[in-house]
Amino acid sequence: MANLIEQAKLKADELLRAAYESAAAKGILPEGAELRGNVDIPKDTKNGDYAANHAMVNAKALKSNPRKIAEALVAEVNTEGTWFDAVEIAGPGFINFRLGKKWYADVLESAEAEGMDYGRINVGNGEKVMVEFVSANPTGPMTIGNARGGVLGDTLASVLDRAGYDVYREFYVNDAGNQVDLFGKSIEARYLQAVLGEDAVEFPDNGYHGDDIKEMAKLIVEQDGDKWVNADPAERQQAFVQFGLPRNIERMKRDLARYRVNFDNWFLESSLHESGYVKETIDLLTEAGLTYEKDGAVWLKNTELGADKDEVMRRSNGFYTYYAVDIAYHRNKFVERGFDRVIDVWGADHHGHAIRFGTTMKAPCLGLNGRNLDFLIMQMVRLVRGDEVVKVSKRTGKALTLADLMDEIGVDPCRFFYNAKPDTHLEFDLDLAVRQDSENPVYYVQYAHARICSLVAALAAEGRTVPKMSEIDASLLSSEQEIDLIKQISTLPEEIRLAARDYDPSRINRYVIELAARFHRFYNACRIKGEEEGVLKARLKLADTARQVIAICLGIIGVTAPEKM
RNA sequence: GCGCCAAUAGCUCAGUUGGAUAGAGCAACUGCCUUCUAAGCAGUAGGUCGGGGGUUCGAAUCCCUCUUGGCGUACCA
Repeated sequence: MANLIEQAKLKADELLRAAYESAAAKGILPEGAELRGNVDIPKDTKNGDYAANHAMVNAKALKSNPRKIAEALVAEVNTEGTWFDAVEIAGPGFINFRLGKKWYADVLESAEAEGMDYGRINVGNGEKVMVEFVSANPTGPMTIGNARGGVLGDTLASVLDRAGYDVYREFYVNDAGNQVDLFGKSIEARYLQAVLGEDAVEFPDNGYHGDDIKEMAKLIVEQDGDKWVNADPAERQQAFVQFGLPRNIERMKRDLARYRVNFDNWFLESSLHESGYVKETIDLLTEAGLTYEKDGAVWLKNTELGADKDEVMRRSNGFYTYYAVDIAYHRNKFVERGFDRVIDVWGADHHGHAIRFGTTMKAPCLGLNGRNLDFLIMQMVRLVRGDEVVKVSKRTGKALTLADLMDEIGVDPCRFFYNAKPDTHLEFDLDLAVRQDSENPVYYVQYAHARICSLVAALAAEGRTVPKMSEIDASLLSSEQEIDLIKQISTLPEEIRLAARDYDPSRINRYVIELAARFHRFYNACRIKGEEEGVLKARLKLADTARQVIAICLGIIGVTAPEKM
């Protein structure tokens, strides 16, 4: 649970405040000011491990120039008994703190004590948070369009879990409404074509053209023959939907499980209709005076709530819109199931909707009472194979499926590459992802892990095991490469905090790539086997700690940590 | 038209919410394996941070404006 970075920052700030009080008491600095400022980790830690800007920020309040203030403060700073062993002034007035040996030993100590729980922090306080993601239409197989959301949602959930939230993963199954009607009609058309001949019926305009629909019809023919030819169309369509949907849902579950995404719950949209919950929810809005009728439809006064346009809740044909159902669904998440926070992972094509919808959900009558509905909006993916753009079209049925993608490039690169910064467009190069060489960062990281495993195994063959902290002298780890590696290890808890705060799970990718890089540098510069006893033990301990942290990160991302490559 | 997201090295991207000389990886070039995995390491080169204003001790970062690209702006989901 220890976030040593955070503690060190607080300590530095505390030391400066104490120094100010002391300087003010002696009349060196004017009294009565509140010393403001931030302690940060500078890009280049050559000048110090933590940099404080207090002297510059308070220049006006203390009526002096930054360097003079810094000098006055530093003269009063007492680092005795802290992790710091030096405090210096640099540049325009930065006050730099340098970490000492105790810090490095404490970092390794805490990684050992916490084991695979290292990097677990408690900013979440057990808050109940639902991450809803993928939620693809069950009218066909999972496509690569769902690949990014699957990874981002799952990894974000893992990050939040590590940050101390009580996390719940949910898939919303749109098993009702227009898309499903169309699904039934599409199967129906394929069925009739299969039994009566290609030209017997016309395929619906917006129908699903995919081969999976034809296969579904074929299965029905095999099972029922021509029994449905003269049936009532509505009944027939309904029967085909009931035949097709569960099969598709099972298939999605299989594909997602292979993708290492497992949900706590698959929530059926139909349950909201059957229980009358949609109607009840829209009635609440009506009772609050937030709806009106126009052209035979029921509208939500969303502009009154602050949105840029009103929305249809119930169409003139009597059916509720997806928007209305979504309101009911989200009310259910908060009011019925008690989540404190809900994060929906949506594609950029839903951005406008997310903004309007967020506004709607603030309506007091829906009972959220200020609880958080957040959106993680991810930008589009451009899939390329070298120079060639891979076209994705669901309508024509030529979409590349998630299963195809996993077959082609494997799950590890898939998860690693799709876990990119959510708010930027992603260019995904299939040629690169499938390459097993140094151009591919997945292997770079996995290789570091495998390298350490084989090193540990080689030493085990000589009868050596990884020592405990109590058996080593951590002060022997003093080269630049060793220190840099420990510093990177020390920032995992901080990285988790930031990834959770920003809903940016891709930070873990960058973190672990840097960790692997620092390990490789260490490995090249510092031999272990055959070194003097004390050094060997200390370095072996450091290498194994790096292995442990790489494994933790890969676990969060959902990528395997191989012992051999 | 209006709204949202973006624009940083030849390519793909970071940049810790305003800090020190803007960083990686790949591609290019030069070195390093009879010693723990060379899927690695060390080094060289590469920049008007889309353009222009502004804010201040200090701007890739904040504000205004323009340009370019993506996505919205359905009685589809």
